Amino acid sequence: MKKELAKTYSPAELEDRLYAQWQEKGYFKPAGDDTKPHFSIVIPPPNITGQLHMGHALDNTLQDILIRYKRMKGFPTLWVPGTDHASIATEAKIVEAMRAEGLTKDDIGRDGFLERAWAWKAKYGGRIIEQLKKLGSSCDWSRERFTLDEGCSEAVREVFVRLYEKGLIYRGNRMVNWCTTCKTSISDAEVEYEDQNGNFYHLLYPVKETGEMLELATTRPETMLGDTAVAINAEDPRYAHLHGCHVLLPLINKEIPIVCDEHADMTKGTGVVKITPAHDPNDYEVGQRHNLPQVRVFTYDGKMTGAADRAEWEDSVARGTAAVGEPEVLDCGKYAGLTTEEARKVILEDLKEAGLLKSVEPLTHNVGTCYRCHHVIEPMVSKQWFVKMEPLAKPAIDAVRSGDIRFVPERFDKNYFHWMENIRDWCISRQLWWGHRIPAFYCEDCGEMVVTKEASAICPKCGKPMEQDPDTLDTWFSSALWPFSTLGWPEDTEDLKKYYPTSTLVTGYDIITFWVSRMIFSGLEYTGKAPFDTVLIHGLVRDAKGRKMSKSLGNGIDPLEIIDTYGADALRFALATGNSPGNDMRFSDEKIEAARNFNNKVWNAARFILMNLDIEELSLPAEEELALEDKWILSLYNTLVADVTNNIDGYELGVALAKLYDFIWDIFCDWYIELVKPRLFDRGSESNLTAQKVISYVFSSTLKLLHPFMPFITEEIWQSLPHEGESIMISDYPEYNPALNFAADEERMSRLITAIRAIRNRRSEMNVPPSRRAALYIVTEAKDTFSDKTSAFFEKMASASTVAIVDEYHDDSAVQIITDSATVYIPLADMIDFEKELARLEKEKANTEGEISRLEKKLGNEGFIAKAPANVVEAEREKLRKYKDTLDGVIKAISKIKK
RNA sequence: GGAAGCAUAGCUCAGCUGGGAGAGCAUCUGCCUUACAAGCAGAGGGUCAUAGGUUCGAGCCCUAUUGUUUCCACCA
Repeated sequence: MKKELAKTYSPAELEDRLYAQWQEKGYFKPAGDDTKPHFSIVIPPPNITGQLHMGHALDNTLQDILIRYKRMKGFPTLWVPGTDHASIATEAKIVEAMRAEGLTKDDIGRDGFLERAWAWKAKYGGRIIEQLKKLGSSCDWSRERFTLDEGCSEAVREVFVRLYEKGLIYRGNRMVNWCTTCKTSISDAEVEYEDQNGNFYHLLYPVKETGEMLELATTRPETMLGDTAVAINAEDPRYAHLHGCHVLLPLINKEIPIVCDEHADMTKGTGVVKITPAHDPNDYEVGQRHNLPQVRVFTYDGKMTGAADRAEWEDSVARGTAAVGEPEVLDCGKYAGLTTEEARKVILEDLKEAGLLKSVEPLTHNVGTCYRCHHVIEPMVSKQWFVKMEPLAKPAIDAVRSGDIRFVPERFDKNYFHWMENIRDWCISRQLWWGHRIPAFYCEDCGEMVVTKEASAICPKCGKPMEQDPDTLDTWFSSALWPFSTLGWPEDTEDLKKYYPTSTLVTGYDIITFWVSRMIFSGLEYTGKAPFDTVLIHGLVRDAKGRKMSKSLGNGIDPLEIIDTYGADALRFALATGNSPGNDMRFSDEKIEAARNFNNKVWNAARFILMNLDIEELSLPAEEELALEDKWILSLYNTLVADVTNNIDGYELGVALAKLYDFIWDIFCDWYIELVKPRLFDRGSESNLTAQKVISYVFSSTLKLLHPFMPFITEEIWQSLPHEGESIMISDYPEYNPALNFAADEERMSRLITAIRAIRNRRSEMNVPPSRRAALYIVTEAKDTFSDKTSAFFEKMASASTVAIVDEYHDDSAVQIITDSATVYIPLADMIDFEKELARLEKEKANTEGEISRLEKKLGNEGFIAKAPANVVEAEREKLRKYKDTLDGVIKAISKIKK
């Protein structure tokens, strides 16, 4: 069992070995007491195209901490892993790869394309899973899922059909966000706005009835051919005479009406707005209000429409297959086939020539861009599928408001409410091939539509085979079902019964709207239950300068490189320590080095203990055998158990880890190990045995507390130490134990530590090297603290040659060190500068008097005595007592020197 | 335009429901003390953004201001 550990910690060798062991033993599968409530988490599924980045590393570290903690606590614990097909992102990558071969989607067709996509998934889908394993993630890999696997697809079809039958999914021509690069519609949530430089073009439209020129401004002159009205405000006195008049649309000389609409803002520009219902969301609304025709002038790949587009439209009108709300298509004539950008230039030239371009004014404005490709979004009227959101949003809002679901930190519920309360219908159809195909079928002959879970359909009217809708669903439509589709829904599986609803969802604030909110309303609608009770939100991992990590900046830090160099535990430590919910964090070399150093510290503590250990079993000595320092460390350890547990339960993982760090480094290593060294070196004695028992108990138990944060190093060490059971990860998590609470001994020990620190401090000030040992004379009333038993501490920790506890000490040339419980004399006459010594003592006296007067004032305040809690008042009194004791000592010291 | 976060040591950040500010790194001093120099011991360094208010008492609660970041909406 016992073995030599290397001098420095080298993670590379052991991490893969331990992970393989854990997996082989099946520790990642749920186990534990079935009568206890389960704890389950579904992973935010990473994209199959993705590589592990710092965001994943943070997200999964936090999840693994919670999972490992709960598992050790004995709850049946399940972490469901999986990946997301990420339709638009993956499809874009495949198209990109095909371009290198000179191929387009149309060249290889739908089936050929999907074949490639699945091959892509097979090649890259496993990569990120392997990377998650490197991090130490204790997911149950036997339950790994994929959003496009058969079960998840079944769930998608089930949901679609149910919602359709309930009237919550509909198909129609609506204004949508169209990405001309990805050639698909996207949802409102997928549009990102960014500032761009542009121009404000002031155009002149002649009024037919009066012949005057109506000035209006637009940022997008190329849409003008699709204008079907000009709007003014009914209240606007400047244009009162134009009510009911018309303008002649320049360049094509088409007559369009002047309408009165609230959308025209009198205070902005000239108060006149051109209305293009087919290409602007606001104009679309105006068009609906005034029953204006819609005229489409752009193709879906971002060009001006031409004769062929027009003919296609006319044909569909003639055949009667044009759906309600389908816009007319204009033949743009000389502009046809130009990109919208090119068309803008030409149209502006033509307007200028006609004297209808009054002025151009530069401005910056917010432009919607595609969140995937970052190209400008074109608002288009298009036939799409939508989810009616209002009825779904209501229960989702209630679930958070009532506390069934809690955001950590709470402030994110404001974002959530705002989004949910102002929600618009969700455009769910995408003109992509990689994804869940919409389960709707159309009859070519009669236009009949059937929505069914079946793979094919026969027209109920004419009995002919129907064509399935070519479009697929928004990726987030399947992600929304993730917490229950992964557990087997719509089947009523054992897993679903046991582990749904899940417990905590861990994710970044950047996808609350995309994902969290949609899981909430989906869970409520289809399972009748909130999909999780807590949403732990974390921030972004930024670079050392606080910038977002991005490919374009090239400032990304690769977590896998960090793992290779420093180990997964160091990475996890760096990410978890000091991290508080909802806040961004910076990642820097300093942080990872500090983490590495801590790993090494833990490692070396283990080495030391192992070198001095004979016992092979863990046990705790009886209380009467325990030395003062044993009781002290046990008591502090016990407090640590409570602190760490409480902080993890409160999702303050960063605080929990900081407490562990402080305890291990500053208390256990710097004090306890040093204090017990003499006993540990004294092999064979009773006291040695007790020390061995205590140090191994405390260390081994502390490793358990640390294990969720740093799984590898803790496992490796724990197995080298005396232990019960085969793995720390399935060992029992420590519990607070009232029997280990030794308050009085804690107090005694802290008095000794105060004295030792004071001595070190003085010696250091006087530049006395540690090699120069000196006799110590201690005058104290605390004889239960300063005694022959504790004298060794001063020899070991304070460079004492001999230690004597005396009633009085009269060598006036000794250094005096005064604490609230003792005065220590060190005869170091040759080292003392009495002038300096006196000055120092006077300063200390002044400081102490200052504190005393502050406390006396406070305690003399009737309001304080009357209103402050009793324990606070008592603590202040105790402080005052200590300062008074110190002051006595200082005054005596001064008078001695002055004598 | 609406909302939220942040502002604490030179840097990066903790500071839980109000009871006289902490850590890591950096700096300075001294140590090869046989677990660890990736270490040990010690030190310096803060009007807790500004101005008010509540309270016996404010880094923490309230109001306003400034700076900064983010989210949402809109800009014809």
